[in-house]
Amino acid sequence: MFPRETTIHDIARELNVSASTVSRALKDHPAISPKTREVIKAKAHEMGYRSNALASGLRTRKSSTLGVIVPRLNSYFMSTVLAGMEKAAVEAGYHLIIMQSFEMEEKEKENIRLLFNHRVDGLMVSTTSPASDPDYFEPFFKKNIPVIFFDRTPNNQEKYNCVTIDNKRAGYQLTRHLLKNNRKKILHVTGNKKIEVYRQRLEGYKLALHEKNLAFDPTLVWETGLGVDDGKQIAEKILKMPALPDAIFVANDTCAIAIMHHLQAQGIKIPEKIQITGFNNDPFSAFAKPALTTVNYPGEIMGKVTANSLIHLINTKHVEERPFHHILDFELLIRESTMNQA
Amino acid sequence: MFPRETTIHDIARELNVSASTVSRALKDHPAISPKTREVIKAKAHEMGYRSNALASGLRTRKSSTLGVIVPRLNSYFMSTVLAGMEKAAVEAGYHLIIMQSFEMEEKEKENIRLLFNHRVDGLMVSTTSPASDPDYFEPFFKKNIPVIFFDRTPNNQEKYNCVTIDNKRAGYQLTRHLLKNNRKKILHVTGNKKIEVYRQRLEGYKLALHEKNLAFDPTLVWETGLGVDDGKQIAEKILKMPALPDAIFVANDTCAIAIMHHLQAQGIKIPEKIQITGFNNDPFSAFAKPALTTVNYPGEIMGKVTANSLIHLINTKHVEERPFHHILDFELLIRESTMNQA
DNA sequence: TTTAATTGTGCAATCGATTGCATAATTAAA
DNA sequence: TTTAATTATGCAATCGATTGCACAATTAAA
Repeated sequence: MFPRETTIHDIARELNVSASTVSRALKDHPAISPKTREVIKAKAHEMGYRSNALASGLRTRKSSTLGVIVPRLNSYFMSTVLAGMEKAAVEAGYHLIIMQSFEMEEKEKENIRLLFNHRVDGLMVSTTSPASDPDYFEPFFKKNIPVIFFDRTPNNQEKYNCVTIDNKRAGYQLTRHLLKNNRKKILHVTGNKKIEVYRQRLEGYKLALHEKNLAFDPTLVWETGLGVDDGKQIAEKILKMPALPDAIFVANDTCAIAIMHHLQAQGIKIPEKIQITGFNNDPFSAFAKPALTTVNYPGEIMGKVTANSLIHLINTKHVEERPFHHILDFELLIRESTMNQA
Repeated sequence: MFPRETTIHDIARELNVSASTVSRALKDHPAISPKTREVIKAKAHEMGYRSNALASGLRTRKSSTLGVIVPRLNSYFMSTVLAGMEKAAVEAGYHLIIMQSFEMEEKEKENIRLLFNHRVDGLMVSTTSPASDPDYFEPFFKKNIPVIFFDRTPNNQEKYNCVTIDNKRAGYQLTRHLLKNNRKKILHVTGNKKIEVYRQRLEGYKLALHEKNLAFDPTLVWETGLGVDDGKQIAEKILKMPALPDAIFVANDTCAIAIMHHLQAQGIKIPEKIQITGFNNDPFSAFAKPALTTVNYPGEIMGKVTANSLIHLINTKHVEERPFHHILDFELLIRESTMNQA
């Protein structure tokens, strides 16, 4: 019904050369004379030839494809990371197969399986697994297919290739900033504490308190989903506290803005009564009223660095002696939501 | 150095059966007896067998992969669409290869070429081409590989499979709403007018004016990049107008919020002096001060519908008689930014 | 017991590109 | 003119899974 695919054999037949010659000519193999090469390329173009990546991948054991697994696609931060990855990958001749784990370990396992079957040349994962040593990456390790964790890493970071920011330091700096503003009772609204990113931010929070000789109060650390809806509930819960906190360090902007919104709706003045910080520097946080203090989290760069590192690992066949850990710069953005009044 | 891959031949050898039997057993082919099937499956598992998608794809001419091309990955709306697509695709046994065109036709062409070579089973495109009939999709059409355009379609929508919302109607309703609020001079800030989405919204805007017997003033339609930075420039340009508009219909939320922010910074009261609407219902638009009137644009559903339609086309081999056009529901969200004061 | 029908397996070709090795063609050197 | 060196091309096996067809084995029917 539809015309059969043009293959190198068809081109070879037309020109009375062998398929090998065509194959070599098309990829500028030096053993083919420039004259032949041009003739073949012209013919290939004329016949509308398109190389078959499956066939070539099968033979060379390379798919030119990189696997990516993220908890969810639909967040501004994540899409920024992916944008950086895609760009870097394409520039190096690779494609991205992107999958979501929906924060479920089972899903992540299944994704790993599928990506392995698809013979991706490397893997980039923002893991959802709370395990310090998730075991289901073994097939990749055994076959020496490089794996890099970005943003969300396994607990045991020394054992894996990682690209992150220094979450502990960021959490420390944010908290210290609030303390300098003379805030005494800082609520920390965070995500699943088993996840390394959040654990580290919490560590930073504790460190800052400790430095000021303030006791750490575990009841001031609230674990949530960090979504918009969670924000509303948290605001309500805050309003029911016998004594309000005078500052809140929220582990992402989305939730911080939602909390702020609902507190304001109940007449709480921000930053006068309660100061608030977020985390991520989502595009809107600068336009919130008051503008939100946050940490600028370099998504695009993170994506780019991760992809480039992965491609580097793929190209250097030899096994690297030890895992690396790229720690990217972040930036504290102090804005109105944490400014002491004059 | 690394152990060779386990193949169906290895399993066959171990069990003294043929590779055909193994192949059939693993995919529950009815011709294989249940007993044999179980034995083979157990062995496969024991030997850590992973099927090779490249080999099977080569043979069956199916990659189980869908190509996606979007202008940019890093927008909240787009990542929502992709989330919906990914979910639907995985549920049906497909993977997504996602590429960005960066709003450049050349890039889009190149992406098409690459995805064709990768033998994707179908293609979903939010096109960047302003042509009414982009020609570089031909290879797909010729081979009867299904292509669906979502959100941004070619101008000539009747000729292609499309999934969109009714942008004209949405534009019409927003404008009519502003007119009902007794606004007379409505500025329309839009994207590239060659792009169908924006063209249609503009048509809706015109229609609403026409219905009220108001003359359409082309100098009140401003074409921009719709980014955060554009917002600032537009705000400045507005402030320099001899007579300010009393309403602004911006073609996306991001830019609308940026404009609003900068106008407010210059003391313009919103909505009293100027009413503003956006488009997209980005998560923060509800938290803007004042909350932003906008159109709820069902990204996740759009992604899901597009992917499911594509998979349907793939599965029904026969050529559909005519292209389809799914028009998804949208919803006008009237919020404070366009409320007349009591 | 023989024949027919049913069920389960295997053979071998196929998908399309790649590549080590052998050979043919050309050029340079003797 | 002969030999050696260089350059260009072809042969055929290979990557791993799939599948039409033939055939063997088993069961049912005559």
